[in-house]
Amino acid sequence: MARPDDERPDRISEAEHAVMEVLWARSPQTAAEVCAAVCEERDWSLPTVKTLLSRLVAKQAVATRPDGRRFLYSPLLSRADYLGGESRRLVDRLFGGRAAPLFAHLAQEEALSEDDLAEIEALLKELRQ
Amino acid sequence: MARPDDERPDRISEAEHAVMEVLWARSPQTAAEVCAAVCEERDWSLPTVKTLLSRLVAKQAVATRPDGRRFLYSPLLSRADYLGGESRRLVDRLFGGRAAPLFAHLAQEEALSEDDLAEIEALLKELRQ
DNA sequence: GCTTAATGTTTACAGGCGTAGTCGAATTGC
DNA sequence: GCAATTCGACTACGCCTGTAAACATTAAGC
Repeated sequence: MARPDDERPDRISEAEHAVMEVLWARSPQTAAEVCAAVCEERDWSLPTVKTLLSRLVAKQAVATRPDGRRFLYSPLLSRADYLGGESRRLVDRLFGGRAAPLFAHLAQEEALSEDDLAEIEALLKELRQ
Repeated sequence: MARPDDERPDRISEAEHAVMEVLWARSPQTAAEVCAAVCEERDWSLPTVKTLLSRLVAKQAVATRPDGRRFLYSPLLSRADYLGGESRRLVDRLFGGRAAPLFAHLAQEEALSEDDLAEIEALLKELRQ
């Protein structure tokens, strides 16, 4: 029996996430393009970026399509899914799955801008009706 | 503000966090007590727990006080500081430091219970006045 | 047809993490 | 006093991650 696409979260590391961000911003891209884009923030060599891409492909977070002699990379995992998963992981692990305490902590740290408050208020109103 | 240099966050790993939780719940405790408590969730051997405690001491997240032949361990890092730091890290890394998108994601995932909403609403009201 | 430049694959290596065994000193029971 | 127990410290080891070099292959240019 095949274990088809069984439960395989296969965590994406922080460095890998940086690569995903540039693919989410635009895709598909070649390895060289990804490298150029990602190097605006982190100073990585091309081999490093290629390693990260390979690992992402192995984790099935990125798909490759051959384009002549090279590959074009595009994200398989959506940004929304990634963000959702990570957020939930944090909330589960640290706050027993409840978002309110998280919110309280952010508020306490003054990590909430006036805009944030307004936006959240608006979201709340929407959810409430 | 007498906090000149020596600002070294020194990330606490997930396994270490489990140990911190039992120390936050009650302290001080001996290594054996910590092990008993933590083993209700994760099935670790005593040496494993001791290693984690040592690493936490090295990271200055836990303090030791000798008690006869053994040590009593207590948290140095407060739970609030830890949660605050982790939350902020996530928000910074994934949502450009803005809490509203995080909130939106949690809402979308239906990770917000009715109680959460009520609590957050109350917090908002408090922050707003 | 060769050399070269581009590109993916393999291999490497240090540091952190999860997990745990062993060692040596201190303590307690007899 | 001496053996058994109890601790913390040291050591170990495999996996993952960050970072990158070396290698292989292939398309392109001369």
